[in-house]
Amino acid sequence: MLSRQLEDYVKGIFVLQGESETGLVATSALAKRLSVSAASVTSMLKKLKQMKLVQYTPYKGARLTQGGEKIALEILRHHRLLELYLAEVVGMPWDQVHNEAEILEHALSEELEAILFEKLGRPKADPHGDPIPADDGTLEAPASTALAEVEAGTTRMIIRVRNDDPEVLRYLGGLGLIPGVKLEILEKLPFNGPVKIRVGDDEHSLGRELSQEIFVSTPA
Amino acid sequence: MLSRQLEDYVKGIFVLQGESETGLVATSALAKRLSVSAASVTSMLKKLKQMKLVQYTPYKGARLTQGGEKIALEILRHHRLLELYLAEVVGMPWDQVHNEAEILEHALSEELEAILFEKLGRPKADPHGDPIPADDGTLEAPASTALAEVEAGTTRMIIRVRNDDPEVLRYLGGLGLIPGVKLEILEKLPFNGPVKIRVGDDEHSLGRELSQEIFVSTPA
DNA sequence: TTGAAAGTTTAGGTTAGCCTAAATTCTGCC
DNA sequence: GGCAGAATTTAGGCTAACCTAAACTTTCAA
Repeated sequence: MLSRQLEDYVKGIFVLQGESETGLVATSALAKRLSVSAASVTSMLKKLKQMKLVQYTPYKGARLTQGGEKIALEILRHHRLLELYLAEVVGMPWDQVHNEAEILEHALSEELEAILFEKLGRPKADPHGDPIPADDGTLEAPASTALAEVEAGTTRMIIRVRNDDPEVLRYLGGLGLIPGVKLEILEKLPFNGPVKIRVGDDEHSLGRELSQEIFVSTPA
Repeated sequence: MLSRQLEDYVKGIFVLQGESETGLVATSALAKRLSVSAASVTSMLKKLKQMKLVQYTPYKGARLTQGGEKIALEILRHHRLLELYLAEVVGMPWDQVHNEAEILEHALSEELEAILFEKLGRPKADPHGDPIPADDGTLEAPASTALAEVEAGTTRMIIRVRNDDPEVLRYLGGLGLIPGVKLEILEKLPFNGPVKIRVGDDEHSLGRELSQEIFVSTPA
């Protein structure tokens, strides 16, 4: 069993690795994510390397080993199952579940995890559309495209909203932009201008940045 | 917010205080409960005293202050609400909920606590019959008598089972001895012998020790 | 190509929580 | 009342996780 903070480092590396071009995570990026000094990250990376959970080359960055990735996926599974449970069963608003799960994930036993998984009907994704890793440590994400990449004139379904900020989520939820919802891309204004969409009978404009965090289905 | 371990110290003092004659908790008793050396307890007691959460006189023992008691009751409320939720809603066996709640209690936010409390219908007791402190930090336990003290020939209802050991709980649960159940005290054998009882159509013998941990209603 | 800025690591230090061993205080029995 | 043994505290040390400041690499723009 890893300590709470080691778990946070491993999870952080996994997530940042997914966002990075090279698959390498910079010390500073991790430091920022964990609200910790860069020096602390360096020494923790050395420890994680000792434990064979990361490959780490000084000044170059870090990347999870297979073992590290397995652990990251277990933690992510806890996190996402909890998010889904809190939203679906407990009835907590979708913008709040992330922060709650962030703490509970470290306290969830394997037994309780298994019960929740079954109660939820062996789900594949959490309320934000993030895929839930299987208990054998495999992760399969449905194909999707950032809304920003989709051409105007098509209709797609929202698969995933990749943002944890409660304010952003409340805003999007208010517009009805949550996974499972269908929307039509009306127009993409030039010079990185907003994307115009229709959801049900409502039309909305969405800044480019946001439209890069909303992922929609690929055409059938 | 207290650290996880400080919370455990405060809760431990509260519980042991309840079991003690004098209302004072000995260093060694706390050390045993927390699986920690006596020396560690001494230094933590000094810290808790600094924080005005305990009254502590070296060599004499410790007792919670009002402030300390308030915190203990908050933690106990978390613990017992979680036990009840896990048993009632999640469907976890009653002998397992204690250990699960032991960890989760430190990770439960006030928001989630409030939601669970409402979902459970503002409950007054957990699956073991332990009373759930109110959110204003008051605790009212229904009147009850240890089974060992009840005279033969009467019928009573089980109010509370004061034991955390999963093996014991599984055994008692197997006999149907859980809070809410009615039983008849048939006979108390001499020399601290067993207590004979009837539960429904079944008759059982219970050792004296166990019969001191089962609390039943006082006569109406 | 080089040097300043940005990024990273090293050095040295802090705090929380734990430990063992030694010193102290308390308790109960003769 | 005194003393042995039990209980407790003190002394000294350890590890995990953090920090700041200084030293070192890397990067990239002139």
